[in-house]
Amino acid sequence: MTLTRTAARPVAQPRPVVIEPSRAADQCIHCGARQYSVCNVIPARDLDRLAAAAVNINVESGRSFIREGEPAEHFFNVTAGCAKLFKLLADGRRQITGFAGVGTFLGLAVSATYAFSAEALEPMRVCRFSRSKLRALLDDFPAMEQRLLEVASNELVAAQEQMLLLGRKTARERIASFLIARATLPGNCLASEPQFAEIITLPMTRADIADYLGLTIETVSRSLTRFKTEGLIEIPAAGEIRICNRAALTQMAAGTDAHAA
Amino acid sequence: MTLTRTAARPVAQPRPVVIEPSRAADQCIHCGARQYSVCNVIPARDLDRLAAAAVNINVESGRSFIREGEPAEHFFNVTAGCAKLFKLLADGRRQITGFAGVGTFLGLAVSATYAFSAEALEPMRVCRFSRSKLRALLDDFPAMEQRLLEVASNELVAAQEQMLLLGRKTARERIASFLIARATLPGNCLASEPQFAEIITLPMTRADIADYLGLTIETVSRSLTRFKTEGLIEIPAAGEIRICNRAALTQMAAGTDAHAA
DNA sequence: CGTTGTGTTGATATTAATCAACAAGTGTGG
DNA sequence: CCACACTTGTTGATTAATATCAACACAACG
Repeated sequence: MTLTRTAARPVAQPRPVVIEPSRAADQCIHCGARQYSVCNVIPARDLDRLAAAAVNINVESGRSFIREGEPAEHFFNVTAGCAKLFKLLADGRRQITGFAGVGTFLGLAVSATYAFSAEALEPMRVCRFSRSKLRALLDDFPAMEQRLLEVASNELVAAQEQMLLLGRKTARERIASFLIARATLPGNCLASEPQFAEIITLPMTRADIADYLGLTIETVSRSLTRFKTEGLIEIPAAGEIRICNRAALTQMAAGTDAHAA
Repeated sequence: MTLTRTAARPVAQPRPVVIEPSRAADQCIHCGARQYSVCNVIPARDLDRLAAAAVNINVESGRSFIREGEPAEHFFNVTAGCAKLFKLLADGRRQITGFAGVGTFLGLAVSATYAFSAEALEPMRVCRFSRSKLRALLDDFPAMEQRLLEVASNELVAAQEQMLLLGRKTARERIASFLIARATLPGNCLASEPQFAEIITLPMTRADIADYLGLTIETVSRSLTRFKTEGLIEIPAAGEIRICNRAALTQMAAGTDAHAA
């Protein structure tokens, strides 16, 4: 069978998740991710309620903690690290639908079963909520339900933007969009240090970028190389990219550039 | 400039929407769309509250009633007809992100401005809510907020499925997926009449299908022709397709088929 | 009855995928 | 410490799926 689309690649075997039930009542108070996450709608005096509902879990790099098609019993909140979210076709073709960084609430795209898989790109910490405990929490804190709706709305906006990218942008436009999106990601640029102002970190491999943008690793590599020769970017180290000409990349990402192809 | 991707096509000019403020207090009671929409969480005795918040509007075929980038002041609920939702690139390339049929709530993918445009495919009726009135309604009926979160979750699942389609499926797989999705749409098949059991109606043009699936009209047309010669479908009339071999199409849609290309 | 919009089909062009080779970095174990 | 396997990334040659360009059929419509 000659596949025209991206060939199947071996997928990391799902391994059991390491659970470390550190439910200290004050865990949420000192949580550095709170300011970025939906938890911030819960007033400080009620954080013990939140802490009681959450189980804090370590996830090793490369481990899956959500698997497409399995019963959706838990919701997660990322407190450290980053995960890739993806869907698979029967023959192994993969589409990464997003990356979940600190503060991301996971499980919105859920019916009875998970619609996607999640795998840690680096060592992670996540808070796990059972469906019933989250439901109870939402009933007690309507502001959190409202906040989740906001989050879901934002994700829908992002999903539609990604559909536009996947359906209608050229390879170069996709890479440019990806770089600009990463550069815009709060906290990704070390903006405090001017010399690093436009250096973005990429915790994912070329294969991940390819599967996120609907391309092959070769096309991703070639596009980045060409951006480099064109002076649009520099690659100071593996997993790092310096944006040298943000305006040009932004234009290209918007599909405004005539030499986009 | 030689565009590699789908060339720009003329876009229907936005024209003002026809407003017909039929706010009869009992409009919601007799609304045929209620059973399909988020409104169904509001108890019958409170329907006058709902009716007071909604303005019923007729939209002519071809008219836009939501425009990408404009301030998102209103939310809509489709009570009759169907709309296409889309995003545009600067040079006119278009991605249709979805079709909104009866019962669809529009405006979830919203920040301060609309993230997409909506244009009627056929004469429509929609209920329009101002942001403030919807907010008041949600505050009074928390079940509706909960219901909206469910709806948003389902849309996210659908969006991820569409990303998989756009990023990783072949042209034939995309068309097959589209046909099966349409056939699965509740109320689209005249299932009551056995001889029409597998006939689906398509209110959109080939151009719309192409822009929804990230293809060109020619590729859509050719794929359908080939399905026809392969006996998978029949085209009894314009805007109608009979599914002759649903199993084969379902397999192809899942990417399981070796001759997918 | 011409005009316009929609859809089909054919010929050709082009982007990005595929196939292939290799370099650099990482970890393992002898 | 080094041979070895393995992963990741880059680059080149070629192929193939789909876009583009073009012509035409047909229906709706003024």
